[in-house]
This record gives sequence, structure tokens and C-alpha cells, in this order.
Amino acid sequence: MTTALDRAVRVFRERGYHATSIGDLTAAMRLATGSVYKAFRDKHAVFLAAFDRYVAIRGEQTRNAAGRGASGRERLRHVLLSYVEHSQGSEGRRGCLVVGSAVELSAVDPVIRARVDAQLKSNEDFIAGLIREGQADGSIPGHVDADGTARLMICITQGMRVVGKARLPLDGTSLVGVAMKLLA
Amino acid sequence: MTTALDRAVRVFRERGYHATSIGDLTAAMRLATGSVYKAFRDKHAVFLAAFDRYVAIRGEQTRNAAGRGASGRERLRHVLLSYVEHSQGSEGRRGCLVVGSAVELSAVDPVIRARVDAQLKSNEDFIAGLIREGQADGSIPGHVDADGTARLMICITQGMRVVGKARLPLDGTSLVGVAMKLLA
DNA sequence: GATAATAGGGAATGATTGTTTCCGAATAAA
DNA sequence: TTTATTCGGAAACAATCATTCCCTATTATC
Repeated sequence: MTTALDRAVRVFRERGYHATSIGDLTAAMRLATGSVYKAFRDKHAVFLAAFDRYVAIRGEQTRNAAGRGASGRERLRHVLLSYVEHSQGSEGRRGCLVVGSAVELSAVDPVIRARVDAQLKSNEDFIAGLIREGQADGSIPGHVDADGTARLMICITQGMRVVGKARLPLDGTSLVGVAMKLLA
Repeated sequence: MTTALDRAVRVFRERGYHATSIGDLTAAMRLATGSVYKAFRDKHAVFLAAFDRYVAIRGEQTRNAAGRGASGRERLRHVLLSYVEHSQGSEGRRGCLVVGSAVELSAVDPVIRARVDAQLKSNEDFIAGLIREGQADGSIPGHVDADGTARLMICITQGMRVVGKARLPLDGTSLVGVAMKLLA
């Protein structure tokens, strides 16, 4: 079942919500229509489950990336690098479900909007935490505005998903190198 | 006709392409179904015209913002401020047609993708030009990587549209203040 | 002033959508 | 072996979609 949900995640990421028909969904999930409606109440419920699964997987990936750094500054650098990687190439073209949901649905779907809001907030808190960690271990200057910088970095990461979807190449080391000036 | 197109822009910004039925379109444009199809070949053609009009208007707005600054650095600061303003409140919730098209359509619609690509490129060149202008008039240090910084700033501006659509408040002076560290 | 031509409006159409229902197969229990 | 139950599959359903067609009204032309 979780493997079928993974396939649903993939389709929703590529085509979005409205452009994904039940036919697309069943074809991707290798399930018949009846089976899908036996496992989920409706298309909206499938999307919500896919959203939650996507968020869980991505959260694990960025936490892993953070783990690759020793200091707070290095952890944050690896997180940004990870975002660039996932925004690039075929993975980037596949898109981000959070960004897609924010753009396509958050204006008309309060349930989705709540999840998008929560996810952005969570990411922002995670980044702000890394900045404060760096300030505690001395790798990031104390005068840096943790909250303001975290919010700008959320804009950067979400923006990378938009640009990556449009197939523009993103040079990871260059982009992150410039972004690290925000921690000066 | 251009006033009807403006109304179409508004609907497409709010709901996106697929979630906008031609019923929504005719209601917003104050036109009957037949009239829409007499003026445009199909829904896709309406969207393309709306996209072009949106891009023209936004281009004028950011050029105006740039005009409010004296040095290259100040022009860039006003451009960023303008982006924050347009990403906020009801205007921000309405969304950006370029971001929306990139996320919802660029993966499956080559015509849209070409326009999105061109628009992002154009914005990036504009920002890079402002940076070089600032380096020429001495308001921006010469060691700043104009192209790399411009690409990151595109990520920032596109990301602000995503965050603004999700209703998160954006403090303009704070956000831009942090972003200006990229020009150090 | 009569007529042609064009622009606008609304009902009809065919295709596609999301959803439900019904049926068969496979598995587990008795 | 038989019964019961869960699971998957395909056809049928109503609703909605984009699109076309035809009618009316208004303008321009002769």
C-alpha cells in the first residue's frame, strides 16, 4: 500500500492535483478504480495521504543532510545543498508537492492550506534552529537575525523548486556559496 | 477587450489553469461562452493572452520600482521591496501567473514552458544588469558575482510568491534588509 | 433607408471527469 | 470441502467540462 502511495506521490508531483485524473492515478498506482475508492474516501483523501507521505520523506532527507555537518553553519550549508540537488534535473522537474499545493490549492482549499502553512512553518523553525545552533557553537556571528534569515531562506528554497521546475540549471556550489553570505 | 483580459488574468491567478472552468472565465470576463470562443481559439489561447498581459504589467511595475532608486544598489533594493509588496496580502494571495504556470503547466506544456523560461531569464538579466550598474557606480563591491547573485535573487523573488500565496506574513524591510547582505 | 456583416449571447453537444456499484477471485475460517 | 470475507476489476452512473452552433442585435455600407 505504501508503495502504491509512493506512486501516487510521483503522479501528483508531476501533474498537480486537477490535471491528475483517477485514470492517471490508477495507472500509476497499479490499482483499479474500485480499489482506490476502497482504500480512500475520494481523490482528495488520496492527495492528502500523498502529501503527508511526501512531507515525511522530505523531512527525513533534509534531517539527514543536516546530519552531514559538524557545526551549525555546516549543517545549514548541507541543508541548502540538499535543496539545490532536489530542485535540479529530473527530480526537480518532478516538482515539490508543498510548492505545488501552495500554488494550486491553498487559495481554495482550507485543509490543504493548513498543511502547507504548517509545513512551511516547520521548515522555517528547523532552519532558525540551525542558525541558533551555529551561534551557540560560534560558527555563525551572534548579530545575525535568526528569524528574518530563516524566513528569507524559506523563500530561497521554495523559489529553487519553482526555478527547477522550469528546467533552469542550478549550480549548487555557486548558489549556496552566495547564500552563505547571509550568515556573515 | 483588454479589460476583459484583465479579469481573465485575475481568475487564472487565483485558481490556476485547470481549476478555472470556462464558466468561471465567462463569469469573470462578463462575456458569454460564444463571445469568448469568438475572441480566442480555445481556453489555452485565453490563458496565453492572459499570461502575456500579466507579464507586461508586472514588467512595467518592477521597472517603475527600479526607477525609484538613484544608485544601482538602491534600484535593486526597490525592486526587491516591490516584490515583497506584491507577494503580500490580498495581492499575494492572488498569486503570480509565472509561478503558477511554472508549477502547474511547465512540465506538460512546452509552449507555456518556453514563456516561463523566457520570463525567468529576462528577470534574471534585469537583476544582473542592476548589479553591474551598481558595481559601475560604486554602490556595490566589484567582487560580487553578478550572475550567481542574480540567480539566487530570482529564487528569492519566486519563493516569496509561493510563501505569500500560503498567507505567511512577509516583513518587507526585514526581509530585504537581510537579502541586501548578498551585495556585501 | 435597406441590407450586409459582424459581434455578442445562450442553448445544445460530445467527451471526460469523479464516483458508485456490482461481480468475480482469492484467502481464511469452520 | 464449504462457507464467509476481504480484496481487486470493470462496467455504469451522474455531473461537469470544453467546444460548437445558431440566433439576435448592432453597426457599417451602399
